[in-house]
Amino acid sequence: MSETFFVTAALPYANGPFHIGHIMEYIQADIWVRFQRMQGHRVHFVGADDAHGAPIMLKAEAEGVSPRELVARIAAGRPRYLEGFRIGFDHWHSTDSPENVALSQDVYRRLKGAGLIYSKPIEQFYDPVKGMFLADRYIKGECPKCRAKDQYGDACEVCSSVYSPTQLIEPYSVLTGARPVLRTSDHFFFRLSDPRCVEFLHEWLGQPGHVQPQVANKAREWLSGNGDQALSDWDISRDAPYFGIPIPDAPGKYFYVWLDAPIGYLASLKSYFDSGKARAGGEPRAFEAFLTDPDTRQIHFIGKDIIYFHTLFWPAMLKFAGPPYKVPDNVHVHGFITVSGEKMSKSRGTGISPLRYLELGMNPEWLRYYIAAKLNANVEDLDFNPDDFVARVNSDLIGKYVNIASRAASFITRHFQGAIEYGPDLDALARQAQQVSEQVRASYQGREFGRAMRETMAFADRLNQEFDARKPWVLAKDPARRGQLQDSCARALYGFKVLTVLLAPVLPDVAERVARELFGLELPLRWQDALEPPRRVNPYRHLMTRVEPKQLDALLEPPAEAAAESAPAQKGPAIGQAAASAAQGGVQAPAKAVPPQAQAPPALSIDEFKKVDLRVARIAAAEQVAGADKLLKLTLDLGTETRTVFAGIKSAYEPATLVGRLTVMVANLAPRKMKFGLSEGMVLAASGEAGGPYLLSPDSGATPGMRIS
RNA sequence: GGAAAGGUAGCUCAGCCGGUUAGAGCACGGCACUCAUAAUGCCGGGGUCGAGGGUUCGAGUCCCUCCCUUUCCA
Repeated sequence: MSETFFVTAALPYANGPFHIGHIMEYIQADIWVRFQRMQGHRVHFVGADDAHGAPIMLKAEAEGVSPRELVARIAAGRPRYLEGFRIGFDHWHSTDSPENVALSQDVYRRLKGAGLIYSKPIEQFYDPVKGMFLADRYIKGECPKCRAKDQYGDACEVCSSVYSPTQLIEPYSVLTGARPVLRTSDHFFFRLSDPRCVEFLHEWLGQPGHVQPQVANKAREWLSGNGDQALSDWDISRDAPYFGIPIPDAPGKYFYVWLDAPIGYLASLKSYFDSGKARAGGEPRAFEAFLTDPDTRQIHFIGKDIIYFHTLFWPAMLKFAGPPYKVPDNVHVHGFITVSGEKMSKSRGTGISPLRYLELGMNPEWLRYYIAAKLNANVEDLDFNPDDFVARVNSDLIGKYVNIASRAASFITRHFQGAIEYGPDLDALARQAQQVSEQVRASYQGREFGRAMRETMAFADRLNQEFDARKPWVLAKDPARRGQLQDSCARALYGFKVLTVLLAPVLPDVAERVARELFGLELPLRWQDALEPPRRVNPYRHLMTRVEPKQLDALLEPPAEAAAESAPAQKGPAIGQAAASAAQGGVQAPAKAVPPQAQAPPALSIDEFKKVDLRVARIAAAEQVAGADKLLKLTLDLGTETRTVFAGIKSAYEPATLVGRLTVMVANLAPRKMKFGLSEGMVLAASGEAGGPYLLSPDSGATPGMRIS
């Protein structure tokens, strides 16, 4: 029977363009949505820009535009990505919209009515020059524990200790450099610790299917914390100046962006309904009627970094705001995307640029397939590996899938004018198709896309095997075996049609072309169409080209100016944050993508090489060097001793990201006195035209002090 | 520091509630084939399943300890 879904993906923070993490999430959600539609379910899939908050306000100010202008500019760039990657949102809206103002204020009033809102004065740092209160990230100073300089107001990136900004030594405002002063202001709080909330959340989390088990565990941990881990109430207000939604009856107070951001899901849905788009799409009801229907299933796709907001605040807010608001039926959490196993370094840009991918003319369905092939229902990170990408796409999609149509259709066209006729034992194949189709359906349903792709490709393997065994190219030479020839090709094409349906959620364009051009079918393909054997085939036209490794090289080449531009784009604490950190994946190109252009140095003997004492070292500490523009000061642990080394890698590495990792050092390099101190060795790093430096790392298993030979 | 997830062939990953000689794809070697934008098929080499203990008739699969990776701690 047909079901009705309301599906969202996390709202991207509107201070910058989409990155690969956003795209990955949207592809996951989009595949799932397309799959559900093929099952005959009705799905409303909406998104929106997360537009409010201090980071956007300040970025706009820095650019000399209004926040709305900034957000509008970013929003204008969205369609290119969404269309480019075939992400079929039904509607795209903004949290900076009348709908969101109305809904946010309504939710607030209802929560207040339920006794879950209170206010109390809090003391906070205030920038007297700028005239505004400072969030933790806008305050820096010395870490009270390890005295590292220039640490943010919430935690030290060097020693990982957590503290409050008031504990910083020599605090200063990041905005103006001024010394902040303490000021008191009334803030509004959502009483998350209220027994009603806690009880409800325990119950909600306990019902299977709402969230993945690991996510429920995490949420329960927060819910049941004790001591300083205890569940605290949620500060939902910010003082003017703030780009956000005014709190009713509280002049000068605005909702914290994280309050109105998820409500933006509903604002987008409302706008979608009010604009008539939903009606045009066959949904006769109005927004409220739709939402209050107990059979409407509300489903959110998010990244693992915003679990807290979506499994505690959000359900609780909705629950106690009451109808027409409904508690989410599912929150599906995914991991991050890394590139070649490297997580993103914020100082280095955002890994693979989705825009560049499109600009290079790379096929969006390659990426959709690759991501699908590596996704499962767990909260696990997914690695984008360039070599793997090329191999996977070329071998699976071209070599296996598309190839079946290519090799079978030509015979049918040449010898039978496109007519497909089957021999007597079609039933066995049909049963096989039925079986595979059911398996794959279950995998999609459970968001085990990787499994779905494996099962699909296993079927493609079988089709290729059978085709080989029947040797149609031999049959074609014998007029007496025309029937066998036609049957063999017919079976392959039937199988190809099955494959096409199974892949349709992932490859919408190819599926459409196969249906329309190759088989001359009515659109759109539905799941049950898989089992209907095709009767005609048009002359084959190539469906998909291979990935050129060169394209990957170009994609991964560090875009100098782009990195420079995106580096300072510190994200706000908004929904899009999810995907913001999901941006994982440095711009590091694989070693082989960097042609060793340097002239080859003269040969040296093994004995000469042995003079160099290379050792595995652990970076015990890394810090900025005051006054040096290229150097970082590293403390290296060699197991038996520690060394201080000044390394010229400041341009590429944030000190905090280095601490703890293993690298390689020259241990017997003569110590060198430098302006900043004595350097007792050097670390090894690669660099070339494609950028750098890239620090070397040993494989796991190596321990500090090991000799490298 | 606390917690979570993970560590299986060169690479990317499957391995459900413990059960016969640990799998796939890619890569690699050999062979076959030539219909297909060199695609496809067959055969093969390759893993002490992070390490060490333990439970068990039997453990990649359960328990403990340790190491490593990643992440979260609003």
